[in-house]
Amino acid sequence: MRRTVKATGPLYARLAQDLKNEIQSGRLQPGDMLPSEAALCQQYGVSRGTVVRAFDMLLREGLAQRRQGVGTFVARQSLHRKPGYLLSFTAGVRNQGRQPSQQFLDIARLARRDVIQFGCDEPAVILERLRLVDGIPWAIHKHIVPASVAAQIEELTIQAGKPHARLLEESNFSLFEAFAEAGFSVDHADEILRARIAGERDAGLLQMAAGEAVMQVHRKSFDAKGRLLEITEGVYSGGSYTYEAHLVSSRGLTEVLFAGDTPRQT
Amino acid sequence: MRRTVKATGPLYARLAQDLKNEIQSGRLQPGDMLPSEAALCQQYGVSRGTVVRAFDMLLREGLAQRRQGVGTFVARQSLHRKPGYLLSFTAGVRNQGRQPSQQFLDIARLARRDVIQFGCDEPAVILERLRLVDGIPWAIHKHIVPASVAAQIEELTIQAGKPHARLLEESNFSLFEAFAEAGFSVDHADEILRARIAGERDAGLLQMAAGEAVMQVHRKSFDAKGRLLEITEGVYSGGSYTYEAHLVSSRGLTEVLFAGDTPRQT
DNA sequence: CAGTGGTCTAGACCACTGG
DNA sequence: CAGTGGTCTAGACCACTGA
Repeated sequence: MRRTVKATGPLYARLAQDLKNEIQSGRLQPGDMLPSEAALCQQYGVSRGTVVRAFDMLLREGLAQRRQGVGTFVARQSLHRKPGYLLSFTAGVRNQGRQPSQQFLDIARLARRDVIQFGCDEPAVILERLRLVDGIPWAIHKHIVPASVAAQIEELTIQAGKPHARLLEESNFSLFEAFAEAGFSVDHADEILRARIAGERDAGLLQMAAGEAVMQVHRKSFDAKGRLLEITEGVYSGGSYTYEAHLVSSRGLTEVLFAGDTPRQT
Repeated sequence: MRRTVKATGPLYARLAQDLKNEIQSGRLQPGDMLPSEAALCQQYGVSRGTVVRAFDMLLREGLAQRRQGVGTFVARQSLHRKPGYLLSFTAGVRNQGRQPSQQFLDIARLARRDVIQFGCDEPAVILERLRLVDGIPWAIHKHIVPASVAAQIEELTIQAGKPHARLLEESNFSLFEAFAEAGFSVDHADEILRARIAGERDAGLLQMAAGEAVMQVHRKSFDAKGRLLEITEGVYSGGSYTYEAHLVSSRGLTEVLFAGDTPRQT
């Protein structure tokens, strides 16, 4: 009975992680058949239902495809398949083998009346950063974090009207990691994408001509109890950002889907 | 043992559909608790695993949220939750209580060399339509359908250089329905979104000013065997189209997501 | 505490695929 | 035909929540 490296979490998740490692390391190539359910049941000493749930995770991430009567295969084009981007710009960019950095633009407190329009019903902290990839301006990120949440994150505190020192120094402060360290975990999020014309400020920061198109991404993240954790507004130059989604029709009906977002070089 | 209207497909899908009907009809309001797993097991005479799978479908569509120790609840903001849009513009618009229509723009045969760049390795038929909502131009849809697939769909045949009559007459021809009738079923699709500036032709058709932003959606659909069924390119005015995604973190790890796309009035 | 969902098992029967 | 995935059952134990 083989056991896995990661000793935490549900069995199906560990099994899925093992398989993901096989794929992402290249030991399993696109088009290769994954071990059959029966084989994995034996190897891991688990029941078939557990293996099926693990495969379901891979399916929903677009890493695998199943064909009844044939087998489960590593999906083609398994590149750029890291979802959850806005929250972990840092990790996402690193995963593509490129170098993320950032420039601090602004941090401020906002009164309740200024954020209530966003669905945030308490005062909040707003943080604005320019995100760069390999030194090239890539996106402008505005994060609105409710005061009660921001209070738990040292970097988001404002002392005597001045931003926290680490925020200015660290070129790789990750809000996502800060959330995790403070014990906040994102349960679900809503995202809305729009195309619009770059304003002068956007264009200047992103080093593009005013009048070009940008993609605007608006995101609200919640924890398991439905408490708002943060609102992020991202602005990306239209040419350098694409949103890529992989849609899978559920076996039952026609709809259920999966999507991952990822910026790419054009 | 209560039975459901729809007598086809897996049990969990029928159960999920029943619950969806309860929600979409308004009999269950956002925030309401759904029946517990135990209750549904009894009502429908199914095992718990089946109920769990049905709930999973609702979760992935963003229609419900579960909280351990508490219950399963109808999600807030369960509006605009119809995914799979590009394929069924017609149905999607109707679901929002508005009136879809279309204007035929063009249909033509393309040689293999003209479509191979799109990943289609045989001659294809290209169909171009202007889609309208309540009579207002909404999108330009270009569909590239491989010849072997198009041959099975009467409306996509070209006789003596002329489009099929029904294509010109029917203001609600649905490519999605035609696929289904011809026995083609979409298994998965990839979608890429970009922001760009409207060209003159785009702007004219969509009745917007040249130089405004548009959202360009590129989509490739495949059947279960990985055969390319169609490529769709959609162009939407930036103001009137938004792409809305609902992301759900999987219970196991941090990533797995769900997304639905939906156009909205701005 | 009772009730909820989260996970897991060890079977079962079926539908589909390919040789 | 043997092997695959698709579905389903009838249990089990646990973790979490709220009263």
